Amino acid sequence: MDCSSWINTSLDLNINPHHHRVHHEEVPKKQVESNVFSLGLSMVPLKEESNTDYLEEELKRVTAENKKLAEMLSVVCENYNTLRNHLMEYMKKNPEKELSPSSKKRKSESSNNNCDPMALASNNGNSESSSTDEESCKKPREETIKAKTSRVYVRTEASDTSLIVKDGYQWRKYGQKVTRDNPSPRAYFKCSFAPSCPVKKKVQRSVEDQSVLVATYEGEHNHPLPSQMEATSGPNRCMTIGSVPCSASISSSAPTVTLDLTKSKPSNNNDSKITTKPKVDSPEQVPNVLVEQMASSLTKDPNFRAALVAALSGRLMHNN
DNA sequence: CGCGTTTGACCGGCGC
DNA sequence: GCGCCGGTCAAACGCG
Repeated sequence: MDCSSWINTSLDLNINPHHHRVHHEEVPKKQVESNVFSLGLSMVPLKEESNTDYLEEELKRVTAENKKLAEMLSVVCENYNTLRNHLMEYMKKNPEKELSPSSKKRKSESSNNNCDPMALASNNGNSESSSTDEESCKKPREETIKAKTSRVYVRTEASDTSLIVKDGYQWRKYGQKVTRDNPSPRAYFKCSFAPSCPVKKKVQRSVEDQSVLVATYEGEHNHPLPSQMEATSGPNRCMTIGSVPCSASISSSAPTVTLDLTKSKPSNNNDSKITTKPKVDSPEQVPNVLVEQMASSLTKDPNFRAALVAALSGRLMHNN
């Protein structure tokens, strides 16, 4: 009946994030069902004369729904981390890949390059390489991590030959090398605020996917993002978008971030051809950051809004 | 002319 | 100790 239609709508709103369901079939269904059930109950129309009262009630309900969504996202993230840890344990027990390099002469660069594209490929462009990836790859150098490093994957047009990763900071190129294990040249950058800011980054195309730039950041910026200081006026697509993952990534120990600069999400609000999908992957940060990002993306998503409006209007109509 | 990039030379670490 | 290799330096160059 009509009630079921509300419930269905609400259910879609709650558990419809397809991407996550694909990867997380272990999302606690009991919790979902209980949420749906409670939401369904809470949506029983009240007999009220004032629309404002009703809207307030509705607002409360939506707020509660958002809260539940956030909680569910946290659960999803926890499940994801658990799965990832299992995967890493499995890979440690079956280190086939690590034997593949012909000679392990050089320290860690080649092994890093082996690990990262794998993470890329297995996740279809989304960042999934984790701090544990980093740790396991850098295991040979068991020295304490000298500078905080992070890695950012940037998907660009394959025809784009420039090794430029727009992350909001200003960089000065000081060198370029062709490394042994990758025919693509590696570019070396220093923060333009050097020497006061010691941050460096290396940018090189992925061996396996030439359309992916791998930017390795070393150190922490000790100054605010330049784009935040000066670019508040113009909607600079690269700067404002790129600033998020960069600042988030460098502040953590060894996370990985992927920026997809080729796909433009149709539901996005601008016609920019550059769309970033930052995913910071640090065990400590994942829940908060991801939840925030997903929540914000949900609230910005026209589809989400449309579904919400449909649900609300439908309820209003049934109410009257 | 100043600033940033390019590029060959140089340095130091690591493996043999 | 030697050679390989990644990382850095600095002079040359180009551009606005």
